[in-house]
Amino acid sequence: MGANLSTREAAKQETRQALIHAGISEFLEHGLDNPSLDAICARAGYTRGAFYVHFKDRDEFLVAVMEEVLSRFFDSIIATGEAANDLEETISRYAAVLSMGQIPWGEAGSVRLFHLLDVCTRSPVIRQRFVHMIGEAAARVEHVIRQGQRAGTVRSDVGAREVGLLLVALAEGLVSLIDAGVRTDAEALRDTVLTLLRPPKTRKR
Amino acid sequence: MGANLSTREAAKQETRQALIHAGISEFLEHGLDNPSLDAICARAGYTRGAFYVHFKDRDEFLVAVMEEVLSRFFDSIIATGEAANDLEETISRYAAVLSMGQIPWGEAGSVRLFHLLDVCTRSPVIRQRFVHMIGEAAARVEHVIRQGQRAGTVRSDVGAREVGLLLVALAEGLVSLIDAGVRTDAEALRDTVLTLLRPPKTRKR
Amino acid sequence: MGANLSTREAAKQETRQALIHAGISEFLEHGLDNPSLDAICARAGYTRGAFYVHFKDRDEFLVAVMEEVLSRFFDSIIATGEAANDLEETISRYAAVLSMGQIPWGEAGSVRLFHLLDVCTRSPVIRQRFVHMIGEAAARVEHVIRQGQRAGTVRSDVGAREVGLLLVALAEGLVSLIDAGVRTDAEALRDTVLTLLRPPKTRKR
Amino acid sequence: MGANLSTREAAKQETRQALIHAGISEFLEHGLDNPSLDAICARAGYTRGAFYVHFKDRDEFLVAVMEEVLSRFFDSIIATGEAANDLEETISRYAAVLSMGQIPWGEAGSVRLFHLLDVCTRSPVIRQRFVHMIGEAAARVEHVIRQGQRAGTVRSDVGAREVGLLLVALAEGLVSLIDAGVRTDAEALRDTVLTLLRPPKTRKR
DNA sequence: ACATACGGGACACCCCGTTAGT
DNA sequence: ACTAACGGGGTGTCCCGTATGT
Repeated sequence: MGANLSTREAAKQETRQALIHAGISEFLEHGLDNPSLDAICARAGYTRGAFYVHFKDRDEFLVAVMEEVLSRFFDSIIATGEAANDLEETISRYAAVLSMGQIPWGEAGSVRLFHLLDVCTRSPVIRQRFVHMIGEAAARVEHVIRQGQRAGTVRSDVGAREVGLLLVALAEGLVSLIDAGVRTDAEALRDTVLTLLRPPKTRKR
Repeated sequence: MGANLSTREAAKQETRQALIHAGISEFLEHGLDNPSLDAICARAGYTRGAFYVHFKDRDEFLVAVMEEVLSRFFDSIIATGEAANDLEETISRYAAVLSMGQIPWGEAGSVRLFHLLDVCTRSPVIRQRFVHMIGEAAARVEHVIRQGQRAGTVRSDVGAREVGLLLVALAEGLVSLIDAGVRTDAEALRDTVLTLLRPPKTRKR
Repeated sequence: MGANLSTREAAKQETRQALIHAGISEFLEHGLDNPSLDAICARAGYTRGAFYVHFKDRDEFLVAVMEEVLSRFFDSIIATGEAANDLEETISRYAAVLSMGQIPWGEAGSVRLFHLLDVCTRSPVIRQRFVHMIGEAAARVEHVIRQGQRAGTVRSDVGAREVGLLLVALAEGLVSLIDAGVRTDAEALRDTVLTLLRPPKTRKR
Repeated sequence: MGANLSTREAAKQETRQALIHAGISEFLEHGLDNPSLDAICARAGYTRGAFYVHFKDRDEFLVAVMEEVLSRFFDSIIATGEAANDLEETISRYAAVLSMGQIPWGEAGSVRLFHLLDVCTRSPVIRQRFVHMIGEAAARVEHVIRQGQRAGTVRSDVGAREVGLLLVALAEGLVSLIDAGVRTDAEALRDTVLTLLRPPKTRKR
C-alpha cells in the first residue's frame, strides 16, 4: 500500500513540481505579474483545471514558487558552506555565484533577486523565510570570519557578526547591480575585500 | 503672449507632475503592474483622458515616473556630496539614508529599489540612466576615498575605485535587506566599515 | 446648453435603457442567472465595455431591470385603477391581466412573477419596492370594495381591507398557477368571486 | 443475501438522500443556479465522485430534488386532508402552513415556491407533476366544500370545483406574498374567507 | 461506492486605448 | 485640456463531467 499511495501521491507531486518549475521559468522571463496562468500551465504541459487542484489562487502559487526557490538557494549555500571554512574560499564561491547575477539553483533556471524582494512585500510568510535565510547566511559567514580571526588570517579589530552581515549585504548589492547591468571587475573587488579583512602586516614585527 | 503661454504650459506641466506623483504613490503601495491607470489618474484628481494627453501609453508613463525618481535620487546624492568631502560624513549620510530603507526624495513618498531594478529589466533607457547614476555615485565616493588617502585618514593599500563601487554596492544591498525586513544595527555597521577603511594603527611606531 | 447636455445625457440614458430592455428579454427567455452579459449586451447592440459604464456589476444591473419592471407594472395598475372604480370592471381587468400569465408592460415583453420573487430574496431594495407595490394594489382594491359596499353592490359583513389583500393574493396565486401550466376557466372563477362578494339576495325580501 | 444486498442498497439510498437534502438546503439559501455541485456534495459530506454515481448530471439532480419536495408537500397535504373533512379545520391548517411562508416538509428546511415554479419552466416532467399535484389539492378542497354544502355549513350558490381552485390559488398567492416579505394578519384573512363561504344568515328565518 | 486529478470551457470583471463630445 | 462613453480583448476564477484510481 505504500507503493499504492505513492502511485497517486507521486503523480500529484510531480504535477505540482512541474507547475512550480514552469512558474519559475515564466517569472524569470516575464516578471512576476505578467505571465498568465495559461502560459504557466501550458509550459508545464497542463491546463488551468489541473492548476486549481494544487493551488487556491495565483498568490498561493507565487508563494509556493518562492518557497521552492528559497529552499534551493538555501541548500546551495549550505552545500558550499560545508565544503569551505576558509574565508578566501568562501568569498571566491560567493564571487562565482555573484558573477552569474542571479540566485542559483539546480537544473532549471533562476529567479531575479528583486522578484524575491517583491514577493516579500506581499507575503509575510516569504518575508520571514527570507529574513531567516539571510540570517543563516550571515551567521555562516560570521563563523568563517571568527575562525579566520582565531587562525590569524582575519583582522581581529572588527566584530565578526558585523562583518558577516556586511558581506551578505555586499553580495546582495552586487547581485542587484550586476542584474541592472553595471559592469564590475569581480577579481579586483574580491581582492579588495580580502585586503580590507586581512590583519595589518605590521604585526610581523 | 509669453505669460499666457507659460500659464497654459505651467498648468499642463502641473497636471503631468500630479500624474507622476500619483503614479509613484500607487507603485509604492501596490507594485508596478497592479495599479490601473484609472486608479492612478483618480488619485491625481484626473481621468484617463488627461493621462493620454501627456503619455503615449503605460510604458512611457512608467519610464517618466522612474526618470523622476532617479533624478530626485541623484539630486539628493549630489547635494550630500557637495557638502561633504569627508569620508565619515559621507558614510554617515549614507547610513541615515539607508536607515529609511528607501530611495529618498522630496515630499511625497518613495519607490522601492527593486521596483527600479524591475523597470531596468524592461526599459533600456532607464537601465542606462540607472547604470550611469550608479557610476556617478561610485565616482563620487571614489573621490572622497582618494582625498582621504591623501590626507592619511584612509588606508592606501586598496584601490579607491574598487572601494567606491564596493560602498555603493553595500549601500544598495543594505537597502534591499532593510526593505525585506532584516533588522540591522546601523551604527555598528558604520563603525565597522570605518574601521576597515582606516589606516593601520601600527603607523604609530 | 440644455440641448448640449441632453446630447450626451440622452445618448447615455438611451444606452442604459437599451441594456435594460435587452436584459428583460434575456431574463424572460433564459432565467435570471443563465444569460451572459455578452448575450445581453449583444442583444442591445453594445459590448461589455459599455455595460460597465452604466452598472457596477451584474447584481446592480439586475436590480435596475427589476425596478424598471416594477415601475412599469405599477404604472399599468394605476392606469387601470383610475379608469375603474367599479368592482366588476376591476376584477375583469385583473382577469385579463392574469390571463396573460405574466407581468404586463408596454412594448418589449415581460418578466415572470417568480423572477421578481427571486430578486426580492437577493435585494432588499427590490423587496421593499415590491412590498410597497403590493400594498398599493391592495389599498386600491380596498377602496373599490369600500365604494361597492357603500353603493350596496358588495356585501358589508367583511372587512374591505382583508378582501383587498385577499384579492391581490389570489391574483398572484393565479398568475403563478397559470405560469406553471395549470388550466383554469377564467370566466367561471371570476363569476365565483363576484358571487362570493355580492350581498345576499335574501336581504331584499 | 437479501439482507446483504439491502444493506448495500440502503447505504446507497442514504447517500442519495443526503445529497438531495443538501441540495434542498443549498437551493434554499443561494437559489437554484448558484450552488456548485462541489458545495452541495461537501454539505452532504461527499464529493462529486459520489454525486455522479447517483445522478447523470445537474439537471437530473434538480428534478430529483424537486420530486422529493413535491412528494413531501403532497404528503403533508394528504395527511392534513385525511384528518379533516371539515372546512374550518382545513382552512385553519392551510393558514398554519401559510404562516410558515414556505413549502413544509419534515426535518431539514424547505424550498421556496418560486423555485418550484422556476423548475417547472425548465422541466416538463416537474411541470406535469406540479400541475397534477395542484389538481389533487384542488380536488381535495373541492371535496371538503361539497361536504360542507351538503351539511349546510357552506353556501350552495357557488361551484365547489371553482372554490377549490380558488382556495388553492389563494394559498399559493399568500405563500408568495409572505415569501416576499408582505405582512399579513393570518387570523383576519382566515375569518374573512370563512365568512365569504358561509351560507347567508337569512336562512335562519 | 466513493475520492480525486485533470481537461476544457464559459463567464464576470477589469482595463486599456480611442473617440466623440464640452 | 479634459471628460466620459465605448470597443475590444485578456485573464483569473470556477465549475462540470470524465477517467482513473482505491
